[in-house]
Amino acid sequence: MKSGSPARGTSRGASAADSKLKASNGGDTNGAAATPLRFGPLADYVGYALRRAQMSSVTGFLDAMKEVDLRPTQFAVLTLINENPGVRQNDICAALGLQKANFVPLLNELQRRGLAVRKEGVADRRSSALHLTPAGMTLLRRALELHTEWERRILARLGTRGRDQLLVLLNKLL
Amino acid sequence: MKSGSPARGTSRGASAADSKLKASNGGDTNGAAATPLRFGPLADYVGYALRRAQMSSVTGFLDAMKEVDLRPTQFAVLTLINENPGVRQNDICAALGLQKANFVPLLNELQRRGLAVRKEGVADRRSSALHLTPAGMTLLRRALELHTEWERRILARLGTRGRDQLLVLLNKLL
DNA sequence: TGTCACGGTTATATACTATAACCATCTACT
DNA sequence: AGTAGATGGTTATAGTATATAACCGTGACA
Repeated sequence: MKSGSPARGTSRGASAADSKLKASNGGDTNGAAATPLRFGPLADYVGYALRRAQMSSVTGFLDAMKEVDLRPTQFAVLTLINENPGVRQNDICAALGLQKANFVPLLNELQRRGLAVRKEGVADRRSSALHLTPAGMTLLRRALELHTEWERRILARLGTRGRDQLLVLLNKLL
Repeated sequence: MKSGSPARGTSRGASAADSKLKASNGGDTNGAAATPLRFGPLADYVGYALRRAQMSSVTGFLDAMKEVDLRPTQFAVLTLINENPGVRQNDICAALGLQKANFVPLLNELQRRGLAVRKEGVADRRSSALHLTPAGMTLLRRALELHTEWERRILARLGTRGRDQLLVLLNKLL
């Protein structure tokens, strides 16, 4: 439906770049269908593993959240607005690493759906104070339930300890 | 220059969704600039951590590889072709989770740069057998050097053990 | 021989990200 | 007070990545 799951290499326990640059495969890999490919060093690259994990994560998220129809960024924005009522757009952008220009249509959509609103900034009339509408709060509450359910499935794969380790390791990459 | 690094939450050691849905911030967060935001449960979400780590990884990759001017996908494709000379386009697509339609311009670009070529399939005249050109091999060799250097920097942050743990954990998410 | 599956291509739509220019407002300094 | 520069938000635009459907030539097989 969403994405053909990428096959992954044999991921030996080896440490770093070992099979430097030799083809090391018999003749031309041709003829039979469904050829299993040699991944070479690719199988042990952190960047590549991250990429696949993130793709899988996004499709899992979209699948889990299809009832509320929220994309990852939208969900994050709603969460941040809820946690920081009256927050300015720029702060949300800085927090999530978004471009302020790209935030405009994103928030427009949330506003169109009646989930969030821009109110006039009181101290600074340039800035808009962001708030969730009651509908937005209700939807976010449901989204949090769905998200918790999804993370429970992740936890089943990683274990609580594995998940905490993963978070620590990922944060070291920033 | 590349991307404003997204600030990250306080990431308490707590386990799962705890601070459910209460604003819990004094009044409106307005007035002072550079407001540090409450991230709420977002700080502990695997998907969110993955997203940021992957963004950071991509910019790091592009920075490390700018001498050879290869994007992550291009690098992966060159590696796979090198490891499996004569491979078919569809197999590369399946291996990397790409859409075959999107692979066409990607390979066109590699061919335009003289790094890879489509040769006629011998057994099946529909399929094209992909090969690296000598120039492609030379560039890939240099790219592997640069990539190894980059992964060395990653290793400095994670430690060998941490890196191996990370790979195992990420693979559990697929 | 005719039907169907498959490899590759084209065309197209959507989403995400990035940059530059612009307006209104605020701040700071003279 | 008044001006210069910084800031919040918007618009316009471009490039990249991803997804779908339709199509053509070829191969497999009844």
